Amino acid sequence: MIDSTSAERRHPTILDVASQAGVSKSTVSNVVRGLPGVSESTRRRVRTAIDELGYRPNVLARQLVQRRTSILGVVVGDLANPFFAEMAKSVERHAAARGYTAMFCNTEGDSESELAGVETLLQHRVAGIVFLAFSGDPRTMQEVLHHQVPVVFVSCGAEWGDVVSVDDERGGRIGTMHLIDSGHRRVAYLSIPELEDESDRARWEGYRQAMKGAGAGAPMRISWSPPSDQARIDGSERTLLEVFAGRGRVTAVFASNDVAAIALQEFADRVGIRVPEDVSIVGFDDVPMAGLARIALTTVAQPRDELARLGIADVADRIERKVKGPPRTTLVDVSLVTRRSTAPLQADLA
Amino acid sequence: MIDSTSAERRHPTILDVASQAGVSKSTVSNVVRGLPGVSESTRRRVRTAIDELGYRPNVLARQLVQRRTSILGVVVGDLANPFFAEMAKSVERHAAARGYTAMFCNTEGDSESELAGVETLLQHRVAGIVFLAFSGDPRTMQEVLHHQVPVVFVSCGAEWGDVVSVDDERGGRIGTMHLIDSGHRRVAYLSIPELEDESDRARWEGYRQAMKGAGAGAPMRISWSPPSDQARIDGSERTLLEVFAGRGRVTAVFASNDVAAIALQEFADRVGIRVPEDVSIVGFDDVPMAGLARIALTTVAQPRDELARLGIADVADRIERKVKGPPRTTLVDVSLVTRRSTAPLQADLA
DNA sequence: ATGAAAGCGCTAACAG
DNA sequence: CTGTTAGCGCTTTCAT
Repeated sequence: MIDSTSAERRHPTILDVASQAGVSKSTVSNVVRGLPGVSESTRRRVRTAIDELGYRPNVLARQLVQRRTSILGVVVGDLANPFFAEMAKSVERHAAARGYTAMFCNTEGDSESELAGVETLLQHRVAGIVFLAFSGDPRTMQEVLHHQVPVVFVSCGAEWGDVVSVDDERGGRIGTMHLIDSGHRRVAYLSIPELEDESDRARWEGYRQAMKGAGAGAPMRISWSPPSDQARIDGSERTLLEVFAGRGRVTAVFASNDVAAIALQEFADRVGIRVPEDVSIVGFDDVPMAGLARIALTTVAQPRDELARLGIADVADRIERKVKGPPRTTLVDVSLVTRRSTAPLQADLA
Repeated sequence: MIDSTSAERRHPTILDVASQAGVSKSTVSNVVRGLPGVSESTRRRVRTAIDELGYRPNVLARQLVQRRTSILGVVVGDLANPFFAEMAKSVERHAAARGYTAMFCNTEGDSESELAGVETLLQHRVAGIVFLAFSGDPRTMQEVLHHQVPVVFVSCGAEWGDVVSVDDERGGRIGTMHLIDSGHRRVAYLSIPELEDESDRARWEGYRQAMKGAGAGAPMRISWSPPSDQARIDGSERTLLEVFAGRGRVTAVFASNDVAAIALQEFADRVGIRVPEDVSIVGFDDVPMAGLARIALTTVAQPRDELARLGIADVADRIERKVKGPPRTTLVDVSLVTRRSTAPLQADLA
C-alpha cells in the first residue's frame, strides 16, 4: 500500500497501470503497443487503468531499451532567415507525419556551433540528421560518420551523405542567363557570409559558366556583410558605391540568396541607386517576402516543401533500412520567377 | 574477448570505457561528470580510453535514471512568421547557454496540433515548456498541469503559468494613440486568424481604451485571412475595398502584428489604395522586414531577445527549483517605432 | 493469452 | 580514492 501511493506525484509507470488493472507489466506493454494476442476484456481493463492514472509511456525508457530514438536532428543555418524558417516548418511537419520528432539546432553559420550542435544531437542518440545548411567542417563529418547515423543534406551538400536539393548550378545559370539575355554584360555574383557552402559554390559555378558561355565580362564576386558600405570584390576591399556607380560599373547582380538580394536592394534604395533602372537584381530561393509588390524580386525559386518532403523520406528510409548502399543524390527542379527587380539594360549603359 | 569486441559497431558504453581503462563504471562516470575525488592518474587513463573509443555518454540513459531531461519544449505558433522565427532562434540560443536543448513544435495556430505537440513533448519528458503562442485550449492546460511541468508563456498568456511578455494592452494603446494623435478618428483593429490568443485580446483592449478615451469612432474589428478580398467586419462579411474606399471609410488601421500589417499594405498596393495617404497602418512586433525602406512600417516594437532571455531564465529557475510558488508575470517595455506607413489625416478626409 | 526475468546505459548511495 | 549494488521505465525473449 505504501508503494502503490507513489504514483501520486511522480509520473505513473507501466507498473502502476499493471497493478491497477491487475495484470503484468508485459500485458500493459502489449496493449500500449497495440500488439495482437491480448483478450478484449483485459485490453479494456488496461485501457481504463491508463485513463484513470493518466499514464503516458516514457519515451526515454522505451528508446533506451530499443537502442534507437525517433528523434530527428535538424541543423539549421539561421532560423531568422525566412528560407530556413520555411524549410524548418516543412521539415517539422513531414517529420511528424512519419512519426519523428524534430530537434533543431541553429548554427548561426559558424562551424564551431555547428559542431557543438551535432555533438548534442548525437548525445541524444538522434535516429538521423537533416542538414539544412552545412559548413563543410571535416570534424563534423568525422563525428557523424563515426556514429554511423543516417544523414541527409537538404538544399546543401557534401559527398558523404544523401543529398536532396535543386540543381544549384543550373539555378545559377538560368538566373545569370536571364540577366545576360536582357543585355547585361557586367554582371556580378553576390554572397553574404552566412551561406558560403557547397550550394553557394555550385551557384557560383553556374553563374561563371553562363558568363563565360555568353562571352560576357569576367566573373566578379562580391562578398558583403550587410549593412556595410564596403565589400570584398574578388578579394579586395572596395566601396559598394564605386561598384555600382563608378566607371565600368556593374549593371546587374546575381545574388546567392534572396536575403542578400533584398539587402542589396535596400542598400540601393538608401544611396539612391534605382532598381532595376540602374541595376538589375536576381535572387535565389523565392522566399515569401520576395513576392511582395514592394519588393518584387526576380528570383530562382526552390520548391521548399518538396525538398523537405523528399529529404525526410530519404533519412527515414535509411533509418528504417528500406534503403542501403552508397549516398544518393536527388535533384528537383528550379524555375525562374520574373518580377520587377530586373529589366533590360538601358541603352546608355551598354 | 568475444564480448569486448562488441564495442566496434554499437556505441561504446561506459562499461567499454571502464574495462579499457581498467577501472569500474562509477569511476568512469565520476570522470565524465567532472566530480572531484578521482586521482589525476586514473582521470587521465579514463580520458584516454574515452578518446580512443570515441565514447559519448548516452543522454537517454542518464536522463532515465535522473528522472529528468534537459530538454525544453518550445511551442511555436508559426515558424514561417518572422516574429516567431526570430523568437525561436533567440530561445534556442538562450536555452543552449543554460544547458538545455530545445525541442520545437509548430502548431500552425490550431489547437489540435498544439495538443498533439504538447503530448509529444510530455512523452519525451521535457523539463519545461515554453509557449511562444497559446491557443487557450483547456485540454492542453489539463495535460500540462497534470504532468506538473514548469511552463512559461513568452509573448502570449494564460493564468496558469509564468508569463514573460510586453504590456500588450499598453502596446495597443500607444499604437492606436499615435494614429489618433495624427488626427485619425475612424481607426480599425486588424487581426489575422493565426494569432487570436490572449495577447491579441490584450492588444484589442488597449486599442479599445484608446479609442474610447479619445472620443474617437466606435471600435471596429477586422478579421481577415490574406490574401482574400473579403473580411469579417465586427462579425459580418464585407469587402475590404468597401471598408477602405467606401463612404465613412476607415482612415487608419492598428494591426495586431506586423505580418497582418504588411499583408494589408500589400493589399492596398494591389488595389491602388495609397499608404499612408489614404490609409495609415501601424503594426506590432517590429520584425526585421518592417525596417526595410520599401516597407517602412510604423510599429510597436517588442524586445525579442530580452523576452526570450527572461523566458528561458524563468523556466530554468522553476526547473532548478530556484523559484517556487504561484505564477509570476514579468513585463518588459514596448516602444513605438515611427516609419512611413503612418501620416497625419488628410484634410479632405476629416 | 499472460507472466517472469533479463537487460538497455547510466547514476547514486553505500561500502571498502 | 575506487568498486559494488541497486534501480530508472520500458521491451523482449521465453516459459507457462
